[in-house]
Amino acid sequence: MKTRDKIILASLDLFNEQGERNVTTNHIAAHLNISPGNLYYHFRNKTDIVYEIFLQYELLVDHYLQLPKGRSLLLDDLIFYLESVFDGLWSYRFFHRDLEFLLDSDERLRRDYREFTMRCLGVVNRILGSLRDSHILIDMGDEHRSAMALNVWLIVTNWMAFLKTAHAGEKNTAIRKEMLKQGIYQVLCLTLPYLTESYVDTVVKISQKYKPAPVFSATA
Amino acid sequence: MKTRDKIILASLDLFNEQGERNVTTNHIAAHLNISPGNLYYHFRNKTDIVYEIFLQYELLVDHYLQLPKGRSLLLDDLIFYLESVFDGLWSYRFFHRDLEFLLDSDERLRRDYREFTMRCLGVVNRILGSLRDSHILIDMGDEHRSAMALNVWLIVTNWMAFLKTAHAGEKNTAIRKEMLKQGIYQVLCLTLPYLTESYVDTVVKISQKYKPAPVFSATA
DNA sequence: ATTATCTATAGATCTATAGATAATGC
DNA sequence: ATTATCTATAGATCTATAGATAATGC
Repeated sequence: MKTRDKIILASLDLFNEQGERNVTTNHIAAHLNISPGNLYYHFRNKTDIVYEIFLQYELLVDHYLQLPKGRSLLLDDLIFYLESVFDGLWSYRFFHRDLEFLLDSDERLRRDYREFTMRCLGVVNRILGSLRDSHILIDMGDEHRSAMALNVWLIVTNWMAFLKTAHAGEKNTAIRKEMLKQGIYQVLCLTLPYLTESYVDTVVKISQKYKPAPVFSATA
Repeated sequence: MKTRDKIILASLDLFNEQGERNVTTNHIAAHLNISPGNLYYHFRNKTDIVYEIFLQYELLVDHYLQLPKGRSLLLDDLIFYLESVFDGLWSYRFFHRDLEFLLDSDERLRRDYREFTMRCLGVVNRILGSLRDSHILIDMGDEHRSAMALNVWLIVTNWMAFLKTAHAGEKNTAIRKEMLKQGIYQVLCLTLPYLTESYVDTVVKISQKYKPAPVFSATA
C-alpha cells in the first residue's frame, strides 16, 4: 500500500480510538514508523488528512443512501438503510465528535459538509415519501415529513455521542459497535405512530431486536 | 466581583464565542488583564474551570425542570419548559460542543454529567407522563414513552450543533439565539401524533411560531 | 499573617520546513 | 531525474510553578 493511503488509514484508526483532538501529526507518523517529515511530504497538515477522510465518508454514505430505481421501498429496505448508516457512522465515528471544530478549521470541509447534510436530509425525506408510496407509512404532508426527516437525522447522527457520554465512567468505557445499533430502536420508535395498521406489529417486533439496555429507560 | 468569579464568567464567554478548544488559560488571563499566575492561583487548571461552569449549568437546568406540586401539566408548561431549556443551552452552548473531550479529561465531570443526563431523562419522562394525565398526550406505554423521552433529549441537546454545522459557511456564520428556538418546532413535531384530538390545532398553531427557515426543508 | 497578584521561566509539545540522502523509474 | 524518505531544528505555543511583591484583614 502507498504511504499516502497508509497515513489516511492510520489517521482514521487513531482518530476513532483517541479522538482527533488527541492525535497529532507526530503520533500518526510514530504509529506508522515513518518520520514526521515524510508525513508532511504527503500532506500539508492534519486538516488535509481529515478532509480526505471526509471525502471517503461522504462517498460511503452517498453509496448507502441510494434509492432503488423503478420501485418504492419495502420495510426491509428501511432496515437496511439504518443498518448501513450506523455502520458508516461507526467506521468514521471520530468525525461527528469534533465536527464543529473541524468545520471551523477548514473552509472546504465546511462547504462540503453542509451540502452533504442537505443532500442526506433530502434523501431521508425521499425515503419517507417512498415508504408512504408503499403504504408502509401514512401520508403526513410535506412540511411534517421534512421536520420528521430532520429529527431522524438528528437522532442518527448523535446517537453515538449520547452513548459515549451516557456510558462514560462505567467500567468498560469503550462503546461497542453492537450498542450503536440501539440507535435503530430509537428511529423505529419515531416512525411507530406513522405506520399503517398492517405494519405496526412487524415493526414493533423488529424494533425489539434493537432495544437498548434498561439503563436508558428511566421510568415515569 | 471576586477574581475567581470573573474568571468563571470570562471563561464561559470565551468558550461560547470561540469554543473551549480554542481558548487557553493564557487567553482567559489576557482577556481579564490579569497574569496567568494569578489565574493559576484561583484554579488548578482549565479542567477545574470547566467543572465549575458545569455545576452552574446543572443547577440552572435542574431549576428549569422542576415539576409543579399537586397538579399535572398544562400545554403552557410544556412551552415554558422548552423555552427555558433552549435558553439554558444557549447560555452554556460551548458545553455540548466539546462534551466528549471534556468528559474524557475529567473523571468527576464524567460521573456528574452521566447522572445529570439520567436525571434529565427521568424528568422528561415524567413531563410526558404528566401531559398524559392532563389528557394533552395520549398514553403510549412506559417503554415507548422512555424511548420518546430519549428522542426529545437527543433533539434538544443536539439542535444547536446541527444549526452550527448546517449554517456553517454562510455569510453570517454566527448563530443567533432566535434560531435556536427553531428546535422547539422540531420537538413539537415529535409530539404531534401523540396529542389528543382537542389539542392538535393549538399545538400546530404554536409550532408555526417556531418554524425553521425554509433552508432546512428539502422536499421529497 | 494571610490572601492576592505579578514576573519570569522551565519544560513539554506540536507544526512545519530546509537540506541531505536513499530509492525508483526511465 | 524524480520521487520518497530521513534528520535536525526553528519557532510558536501552552501549562504550570517558584519566588518576589503587593494588598488586605485582624
